[in-house]
Order: sequence, then structure tokens, then C-alpha cells
Amino acid sequence: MTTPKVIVSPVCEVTCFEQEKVARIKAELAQEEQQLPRLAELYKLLGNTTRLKILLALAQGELCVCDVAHVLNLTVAATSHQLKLLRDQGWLAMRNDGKMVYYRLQSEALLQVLKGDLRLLEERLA
Amino acid sequence: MTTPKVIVSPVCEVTCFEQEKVARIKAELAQEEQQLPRLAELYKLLGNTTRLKILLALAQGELCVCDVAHVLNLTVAATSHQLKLLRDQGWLAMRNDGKMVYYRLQSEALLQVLKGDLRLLEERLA
DNA sequence: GCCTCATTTAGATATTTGCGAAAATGATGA
DNA sequence: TCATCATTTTCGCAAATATCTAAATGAGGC
Repeated sequence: MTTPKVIVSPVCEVTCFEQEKVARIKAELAQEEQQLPRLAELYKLLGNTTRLKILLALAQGELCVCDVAHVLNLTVAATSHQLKLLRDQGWLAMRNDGKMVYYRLQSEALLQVLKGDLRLLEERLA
Repeated sequence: MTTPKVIVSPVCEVTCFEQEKVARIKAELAQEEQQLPRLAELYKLLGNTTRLKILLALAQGELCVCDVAHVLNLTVAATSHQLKLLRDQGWLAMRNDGKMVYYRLQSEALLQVLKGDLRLLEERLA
């Protein structure tokens, strides 16, 4: 209901050296409270070589689950699982054709991000 | 010892529908074999709201461990641990001043990436 | 209706991760 | 030298993750 003026922290026994700065930063972070978990979810999804490979593979065009599994050298079950994770967050689309299921990238945007981030890594090495 | 010419897959009993395409994609992915784990490492690091908050907090300027802990509402030990992870991968720099240790962003580049990726998320919502 | 086969889902298990508590470090200052 | 205090490290545990095997689903063709 009411917004307390003093921010009470569970670690309040520990000295806080720049209370005002800390309070200000906390307030700013609070504004991003909606976005941050979403962003973290995206990064969690990307933080796995198997899924990165899936994205890069599908950048070449759609593939059935079985062929993705071959690309990954992984069981079909594990592959299907990873595809589902990517699809659940809306980054992949699928298409049924008889018994087969074909997956493809939902958009190019994610790929652009990947490439941008790869560039960052390369710059840092230099 | 010897490199086999034929790539043997552990899932070779499963039908592969587009062998050539799969082989081509595997070859292309093999070229990125150096970069992909690095990229995944970066994303793993970013795939955690605590660490994202640290990066955004330090975007405002350097902070001592203790103050970062206050911003996060986390124990100093846990905070120190997360700071170390970010520092080990070279994204943070630190400075000693007596007993205090101040952390700061190593460069603005990572922040730019964060903002770019946030933009992607926002576009997708629209 | 049944059989086949691609895919998905359901356990089960091993590994990784994030955190707190407590012990260890390392610098300051008496 | 000794006590203090910010930080780091170690340990242990709970939760999440990635993969496998095996069972379930669902579409096609006989």
C-alpha cells in the first residue's frame, strides 16, 4: 500500500557505504523488474551449445526433428526436447507434414542478435 | 589416433532424410566449434537476473562489494561469488582501496549488447 | 482396424548452479 | 602484534538442467 521511505534490506546488519547511491540504483532496477527476468530467460535459452547449434542449423532452412538430431549427434528425444524449449519461447515455428514435423526459425531477428554478440566476443579477443 | 573419414553418429540407426544437407550443416557448424562454447559461456553468464542486475548497477559507476550486495538484497558472500564469475570472464574490473574492493564494468560494450537484446525482446512483444 | 514409424512425453539419473553459513584471507590501525 | 572488518573461499544443500531409456501419441498405409 504505502511506499516506505526507508528501504529495509535483509542484509541490513552489513554496513552500507553509499546509502543514497544504493537506494537510487535499487529504484532504477525496480523499473526494469518486468524486463530483466524475460531477458534472463532468453539468455538461459541461448546459454547452451546444443540450442545454439539448433538455431544456426535452422538458419539454413527448415529441418525435421530427425535431421536436427543427426546434426547434433543427439537422440531424437533430447533433440525434440530442446526444440520444444525454443518453440515455447516463440523463437521457432513448426509445420506438420504427415508423420514428419519440420522446424524453422520464427524470425531472423534472433539470428541477428547472435551475430552481434559473436562480434562482441571477437572484438574482445583482439 | 587416426581420423576416420566416415563420421559415425551415435544415432545412426535412425533414418536421416536429407543426408547431404545434414552433412553440409554439420561441416559448417564444425567451423564455429571454437566460438560456440565461448558464446554459450557468455549467455550462461547473462542468463541470471542477479548478474544482469550487477551489470546494470555498475553501469552507474563503481561500487564496493558490500553496496552491490545491498542493491541485490543478497549476502555479501553470494555477491562476491557472482562478481567473481563476471570478473573471471573479463567483463568486470576491480580496484583495491584498503580493505575495500571496488568493482566496475570493464567496458561499455557488454552494456550495449544488453540494450540491443532488450530491444529485440520489446520488438517481439509488439 | 492394425501396423509402422516420426515425434513427443515420462521417468530416472548425473551434472551444474545459486545461495547461505561458516571459516579463511588480507589490509588497517591501535 | 593483535583485533577489526571487508572480502573471498569452502562446504553443503536445494533446485534446475541435459541427457538417456522407455512408454505414449498420432498420422499413413495396408
